[in-house]
Parts: sequence; C-alpha cells; structure tokens
Amino acid sequence: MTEPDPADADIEEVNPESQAATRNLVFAAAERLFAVHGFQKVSVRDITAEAGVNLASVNYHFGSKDALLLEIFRRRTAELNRARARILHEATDKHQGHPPVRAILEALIGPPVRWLDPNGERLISLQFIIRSRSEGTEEMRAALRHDVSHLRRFADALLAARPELAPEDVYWRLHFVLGMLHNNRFAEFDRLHTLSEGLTREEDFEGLVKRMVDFAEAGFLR
Amino acid sequence: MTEPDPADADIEEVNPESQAATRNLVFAAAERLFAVHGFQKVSVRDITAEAGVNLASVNYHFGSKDALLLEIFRRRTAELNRARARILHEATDKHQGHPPVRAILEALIGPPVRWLDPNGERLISLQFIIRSRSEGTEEMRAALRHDVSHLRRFADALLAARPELAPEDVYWRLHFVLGMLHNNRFAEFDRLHTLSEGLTREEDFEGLVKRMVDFAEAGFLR
DNA sequence: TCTAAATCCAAACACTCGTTCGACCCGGGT
DNA sequence: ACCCGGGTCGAACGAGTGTTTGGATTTAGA
Repeated sequence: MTEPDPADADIEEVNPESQAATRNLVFAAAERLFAVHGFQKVSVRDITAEAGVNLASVNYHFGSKDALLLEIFRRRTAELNRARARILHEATDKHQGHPPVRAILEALIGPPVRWLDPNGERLISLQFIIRSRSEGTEEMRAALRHDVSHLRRFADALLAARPELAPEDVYWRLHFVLGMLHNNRFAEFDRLHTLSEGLTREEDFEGLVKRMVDFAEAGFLR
Repeated sequence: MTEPDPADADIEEVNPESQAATRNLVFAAAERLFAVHGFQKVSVRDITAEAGVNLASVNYHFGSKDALLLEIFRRRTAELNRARARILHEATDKHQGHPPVRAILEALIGPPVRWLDPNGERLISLQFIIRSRSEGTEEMRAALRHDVSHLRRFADALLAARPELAPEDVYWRLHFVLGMLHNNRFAEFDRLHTLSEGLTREEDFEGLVKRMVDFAEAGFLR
C-alpha cells in the first residue's frame, strides 16, 4: 500500500503559471476529455495527445491516471462547495441567522446551475463533477462521503427553517433536490429538448435557477 | 402510435429454460455485474466466470459484449415502460380520459421506485437501467432518444391536466421529476443515510413513492 | 443407430491499456 | 568549467482487453 499522500498540501502550493506549463496543459485537457467522454473511455494517450505533450507527462506530474482524476475532482468540488457556502453564509447574515427555505435552496441550486452557462468557463468542470458521481474511483467515493460535512450546513439550515417537519422528511426532500441537480447532463437536456420539440432551451440560466428553486420550494413548503 | 419494436417479439420467443441455459446464465450474470460495478469495469471474462461458462459464450450467443449490453438494456427498459404505461392507462380509464396530476405522477414514479425493493428481483434491473443512462453505448443513447415516444404520453397527460400552465413549464418540471428518479442509486442512498445519521431508511417503498409523489405534485400544483 | 447441426471448449490472436525505464536537454549554483 | 537535477522524450514492458478459431462434444431428427 502506498500511503504518503501529499495531495492535501499540493493545492495551496500551486503557483499560478510560473512553472509547470505542461502540468496545466495536462490538467485542462484531461478535465475536458473526461467531462465529455467519460473516465473509462479516455486513455492517457488521448489526454497527452490533446495537450500536445509527451505520454509520460501524466505519470511524472501526477503519479498516475487515477491520481490526476482525483486532483481534478478535489479542486472542482472544493470550488463548488466554496461558492455554495459563500451564498449560504450571506443569506444567514441577512436573515439574522435563520434564512428562509428559499434562500437556502438558492445557495444550493444557484452555483451549479449558473456553471451550466456555456459562455462561462465552468460548464466543463460541472460536467466533470456530475460524471464523477457515477463513474468515480473508489477513492473519489470516499471523498464523496467526506463531502457530507458540506451538506450538513444545508441540512441543518433547512431543519431550522422548517422545525414543524419531521427531520426525515427534510432529509428526503433534500435528497430529491440533489437528484434534480445531478440530472443536468448533456444527454438529459437533449432528451428534454426533443421531447418539448425545441420549446425548452437553457439559454437563460437565471431563469432556470428560478424554475428549479420554485419547484423545490413548493415541495418544501407543502 | 408505437412501432412494431422487434424487442417485444424476442421476449415471447424465449423458452423458459428448455434450451439455451448458458445464454440465460450469461444474461443474468452480466446484468448483475454491470449493475453493481459499471459497464466499462466489467470484462467478458468476469461475466463468464460469474456465470460458470466458457469465455466464448458471450460472442457465440450475443455476438459481442456491446450487443449483450444492448439486449439487456432493451428488455429492461421495455418492461419498465410497459409497467408505467399500464398504470397510466388504468388511471386514464378511471378518470374519463383526463387523469389528475397526482395519478400521472404515480404512474411515472411508482414502478421504478417499487423496483428498488431488495426483496423483489427488480433492484438489479433498475440499477442497470439507471447506470445505462450515463455510461451507455452510442447505440443505447440512440435508443434513449427513441424512448421519448414513451414519455410523450406522460407529457401530453400533464399538459392536459394543467392547461393553464405554459407548456415549457410543464416540460421543465417533468425534467425535474425524472432527475429525482434517476438519482436513486446505491451511492446516493448511502450518502443520504450518513447525512441523516440513519434516520432515513428505504424499507417502506410505498411510503417512498408517496414521499416523491407528494414532493413532485407540490411542484406541479404551484 | 447414424448423421448433421448446434453448442461448448481451450487456446491463441491482435490489439490497447497504464506505467516504467534510460537516455537526453538545459539552465543555474558551487 | 563542472555537474547536477528537474523536465522531456522515445521506446518498451507486462498485464488485460474483446474477439476468433478449429476441433471436441453434445444434442436432435430420421
């Protein structure tokens, strides 16, 4: 078993782009290919060819293909969690420590849906995160259980906002909302568009946030 | 309305266990391994070892690994669609051709959630279907677009039940409900249980159906 | 019982995969 | 000048992949 694992300290020590240009090239190419084609279908040779670097670069800079995958996963989920926590924190301040259900749901739903905007640079990262939920390595699922500590704040806030509900009801409904979010894949949107015959288009992402928050809020206020 | 669909004829021609015993062994082993470990992580050798048959059996009876995958997918989705359509049909008869939102949602949500019962024999098939949505072959995604013809009836029924809503609103909310359903994976339940510290348990599946229908109905009646 | 088709089996084929190795290049410090 | 170490490179290794093959074996029909 290899157990040194210096991965934690690495994130903070990443210099912007002073050195290790090929490292960033590999990181970006891998994230894009993984997000579009899936983890198992993308080989190390695909990544290095896309990045225009040597085949051995992946193992030299990241140790292994799985370690590269894990590093992308950790960075992107940390960013998403930070964006969510910031909005929840602001809502908590604004409402004297007890934000209403709608504000909590906006903090949960807003960031990942805004990342769907193809004009931004976050769409690929979001697709990567969603894909890692079903295709991830064993290490990544272990990290997903640690991610529960992040959901804890949202669950507690919802429990406080709806004290008359049985806690299990709150947990189940939170589970439903997360399901709505994780379903925002390319293929699912395509099916929706063909089903509605082009009537639905996800151009207006603030409007989509409102749609989802409306739907989820109704389920919570019932 | 619906096309001949060659998959249906296949099912009827399958003699229970008179002939082709190894074919059924391969089918069952493959479905189980694919559902648990994912499509790419399971090799033909894993399947034949699990089934206790020769390595060449997969290619002899099904042509290729992908063809085996596609046949499992077609049979299980056809079964799920038939169960849903039957309940929707009954509800349509009972309500003189215009079932309310709740009855439509029960026909959509009921069957897949009831399949989650580990006491039944459907849990593996459902996990297979859910997994095929994100890891499927190119042929399977083509079949998923054809599956829109099945959702058509549910979309039309919902449009008729809520004529005062803009059609795009109905389509989006149907998309949200499908997201809730496709999120019912092993890993997601595990996370929910650790988050709620064992408070939520999916033992009572009729209760879970009611929970989901309640949540979805609230979003539609808003 | 004999024959021919269907099925099974061990072995091999022709890849692709992630990873490793040893030689090189090149800029900076003693 | 030396060399030394991080970085790059082509090449190869060993393991694992889906599929094919040709002969044995079983099965079904006359």
